[in-house]
Amino acid sequence: MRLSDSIESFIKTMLNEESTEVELKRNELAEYFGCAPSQINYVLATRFSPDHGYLTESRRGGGGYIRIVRVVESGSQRLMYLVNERIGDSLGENECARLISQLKEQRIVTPDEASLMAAALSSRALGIPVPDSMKDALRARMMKSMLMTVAARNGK
Amino acid sequence: MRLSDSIESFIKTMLNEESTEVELKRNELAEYFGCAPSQINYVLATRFSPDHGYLTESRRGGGGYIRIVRVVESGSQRLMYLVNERIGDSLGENECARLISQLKEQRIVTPDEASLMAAALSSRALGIPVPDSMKDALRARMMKSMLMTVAARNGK
DNA sequence: CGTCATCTGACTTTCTTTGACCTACGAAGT
DNA sequence: ACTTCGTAGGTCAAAGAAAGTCAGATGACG
Repeated sequence: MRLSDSIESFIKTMLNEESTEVELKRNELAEYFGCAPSQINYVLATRFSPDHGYLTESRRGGGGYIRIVRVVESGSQRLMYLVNERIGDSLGENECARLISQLKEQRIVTPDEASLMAAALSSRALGIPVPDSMKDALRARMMKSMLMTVAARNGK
Repeated sequence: MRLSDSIESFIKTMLNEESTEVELKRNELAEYFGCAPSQINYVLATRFSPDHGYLTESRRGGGGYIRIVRVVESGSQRLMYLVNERIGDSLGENECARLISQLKEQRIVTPDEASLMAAALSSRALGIPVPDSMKDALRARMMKSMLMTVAARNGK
């Protein structure tokens, strides 16, 4: 098992129990997992970014800390943000996958819908026939189109 | 016996025992068969493609893996028919819409899923960025990809 | 022999982990 | 107040670990 994954799930467990907010000591955590402290930053950057639905703040010096907050947003807020701001006219594959899995975690779409979306937008699906430069543009349009559909459904 | 065939049946055995899903390490498998790692990709591409009823996903880097999911029972002809014969490698917009509404009628997908699919495949989503000749090819691939996903869900 | 399927190896891309160095904060001394 | 020092977190680049790609070699089979 990947170290990063262990750290990720460790933090998520804390977030589930103590709900919506955790505070931790970077060095202690690194010590606990027997890794470099900067590893913690890596995990935060790759798994607790705003795209993943989290905010982090921290403080250095004596008594320093890192605080992680799980953002709670209504479904339609999130969808509007994604459609109008977050997704411009280009959306990379990994970014796309991340957004979809976050929508799933926040229960804005069902797991089945999430896999359907992922299937439609996977590079395998967009695969051969489209020149590379266009894939991201295409993904952005399709993603927005699907999100609007979800929004319409949720609205009615 | 051909190497590819050995690898193929090795994987299929795993899929029969541990049922419907395997995770493997490309390098280990290549080591085991004493071949180049890229040989594994060849086998995946030629024998475990979606057209054959399988989905694959993978991850690079430390702790990377390849996961193969068997989606279609070798008996289930209906879906393979859709995937291989009916759709082929080109799917026009009207035909596509017809197909989706059929799937809905037959309760293979929910109404919500149907609209999601329609949204992804609408000409508006595929709109400007893609040269006309490619749209149908694209639709075909996306449709198949989504169908496979639906099949994966219905199978379990 | 010609063609299609199979194999290989060199090169690329992506993800993870570590370590060296940097910056900020607080408290203790002057 | 001002300096200094110890404690924490931040940054970044380089090394490491897998998997992906693709052109060309090799082989099987009509």
